Amino acid sequence: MGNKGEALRQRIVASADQLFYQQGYENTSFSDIAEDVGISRGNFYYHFKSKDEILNAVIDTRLTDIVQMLDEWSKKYTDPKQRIFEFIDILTNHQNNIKNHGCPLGSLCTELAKQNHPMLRDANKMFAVQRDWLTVQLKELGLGKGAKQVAMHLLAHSQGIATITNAFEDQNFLRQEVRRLKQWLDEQIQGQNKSGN
Amino acid sequence: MGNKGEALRQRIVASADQLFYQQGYENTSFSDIAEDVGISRGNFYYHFKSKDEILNAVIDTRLTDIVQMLDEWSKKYTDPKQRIFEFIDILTNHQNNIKNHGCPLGSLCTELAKQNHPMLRDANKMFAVQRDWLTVQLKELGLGKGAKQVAMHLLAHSQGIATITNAFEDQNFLRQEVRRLKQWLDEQIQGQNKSGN
DNA sequence: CAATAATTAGGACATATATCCTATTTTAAT
DNA sequence: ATTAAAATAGGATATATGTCCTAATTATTG
Repeated sequence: MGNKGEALRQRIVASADQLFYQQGYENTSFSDIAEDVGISRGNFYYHFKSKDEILNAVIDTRLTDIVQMLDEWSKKYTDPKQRIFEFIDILTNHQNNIKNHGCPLGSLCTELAKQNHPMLRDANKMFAVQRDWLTVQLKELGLGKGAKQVAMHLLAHSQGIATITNAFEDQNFLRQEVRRLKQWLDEQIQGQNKSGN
Repeated sequence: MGNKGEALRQRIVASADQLFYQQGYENTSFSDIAEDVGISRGNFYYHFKSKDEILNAVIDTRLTDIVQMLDEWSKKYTDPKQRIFEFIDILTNHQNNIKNHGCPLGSLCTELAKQNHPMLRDANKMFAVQRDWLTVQLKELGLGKGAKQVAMHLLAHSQGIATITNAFEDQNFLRQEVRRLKQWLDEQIQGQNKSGN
């Protein structure tokens, strides 16, 4: 099995990943990716026989990357709250990209949903693993039954921040809302035994 | 000036509006719209000389519709809180469409941003008028300086709800979060004089 | 009714793009 | 080193699409 081919394959996926994020999936052509990688279309086609195939590979990589990132945080930080704050800080750390291209996960799902693309159900797994990880953290913080709902709210709020930041091209709003989100989370943790949830 | 032409023009815009929402802007062709209206491409081109022109017309209509909707609520309800609840209920009232196609405003802005389309700045006015209207309502409720921030949060949260509902194709989540959003707004109004904002 | 303007239809054209195919070059295996 | 497999390049093809053009039809106006 070609070792060289595998390396190129990964370069192609990385390129496609970037371009899909910056320009959108449909709006990115085989030629775009091939040119970005510096290979011919024919060679590209040797590695990926269809556009769905490269999309599938991109989603897989993103999913793997997300899981790895979450795992690292689980190891690196003992405090679940700190872990969640790390999650929220993704927004701040990528504010410039978000301003220009929105959220990579959200904007991809939005596009796939619009085209009724069957791979939406693979793409939204990227959200699902985050939701599940957040739920675990929140349960450790004492939120019982409500943990999953709060996790979903965290996802939704993050998405909203990304969409509006992107629409208004306004990073200030992002920072403002991140502050609000952290504050909200604090309250959520503080009041966790108010209603015995 | 042709009266007949104006009527057809409006039918075209209405069709484009729908199709842009359901399939996305780039993914909708002249032929798609012409076919949907029941006219020839040539005739279509007589009314709209470019794709940007029809996009512009769609954004204009949406903007007009939004302003009209907000004006009506301002007249129909005297209680600003009820007005805002009406705004939030858009989500519930369109839950099936949102599940399938997301938010018409948000998904359009996301697409335009991704293509670096200059008309993004026109499209986000659809959000801006909502933000301003919400700000007015919130000020009437006693939120002073914080009104605009709360208005923006309302927009962002709504967007997040739409994006996640769409990504997971899950209307239950929408209803859940709408409840949460209304509750949050209540608290916001209740505690409006806590910090004297 | 005549003539001018508005409207409509449908074809022409250039371009872009996903996909396929074949020839050539590079790498790996015996 | 020779041979088989892997990798790469670049052209061919079919299709879609935005845009343009011209001829025909309909509506309007004097």
